[in-house]
Amino acid sequence: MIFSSELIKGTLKTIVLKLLADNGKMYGYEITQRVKELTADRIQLTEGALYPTLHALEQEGLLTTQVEYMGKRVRKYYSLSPTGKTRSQEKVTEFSEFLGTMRILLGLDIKTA
Amino acid sequence: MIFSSELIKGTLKTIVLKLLADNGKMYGYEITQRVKELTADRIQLTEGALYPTLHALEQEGLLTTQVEYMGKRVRKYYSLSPTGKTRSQEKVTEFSEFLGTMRILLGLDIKTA
DNA sequence: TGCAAATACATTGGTTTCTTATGTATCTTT
DNA sequence: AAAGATACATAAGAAACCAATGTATTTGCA
Repeated sequence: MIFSSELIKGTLKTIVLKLLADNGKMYGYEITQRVKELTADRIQLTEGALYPTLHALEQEGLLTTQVEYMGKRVRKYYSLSPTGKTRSQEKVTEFSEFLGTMRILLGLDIKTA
Repeated sequence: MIFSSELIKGTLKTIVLKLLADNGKMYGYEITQRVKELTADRIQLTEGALYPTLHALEQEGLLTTQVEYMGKRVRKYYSLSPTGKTRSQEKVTEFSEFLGTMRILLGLDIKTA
């Protein structure tokens, strides 16, 4: 089952920042594949959503880029700036608290699985 | 701390449907207050978001309405239709699974608090 | 008693964020 | 040689929400 896209709204930046915090540097396509893999295909990032988001995060000063060539094909690696590292933690914390609040609101049990 | 509005995006319908499932019938203003109360002020629904959503859910056939007068002031009560009851459960289940997925993705521990 | 705040509905204009579609190009597998 | 995967990017439009505004009644308090 793929999650309805409205649920994912607002979480994309958080996901990207967290993945970069864990992996040091990643390129766009890699991010889409990693998310697919980690979520068992339930979240599929589209390129039309991801690339503008990466550009926006770079504009905000949270990401730095580094271009590498694999043969003739270009790869644009993204890494967290110092500000980005801080923001990544803040975003994850905020989301975590949001989950707790939503659990209360929706009366969800905590499943240890 | 008030959650950044982008997080709440996509959850509004789920919240509304669940509250109505729990409480039978509620009116708009009551919903905003109940959410404020249940979330310790961390989620504050704006009227500009809530009313269009209620109207949309009604158009979708998930809600039925019933107008009552308190003195001269009107109150519009919303209740779940049979379809709405089913949808409410589906939405809550979907969100619950979404939480699990996000927990994996963001590496969040399960806190029993 | 008069005024502010709370209650209660609603709409409009604008922004953000995502989707769908399209475009370019290279590399791999069959 | 063609299809599919890899890899970037943008543009047009839709969806969902926010901020602001509007109307009107009721309550609390000074």
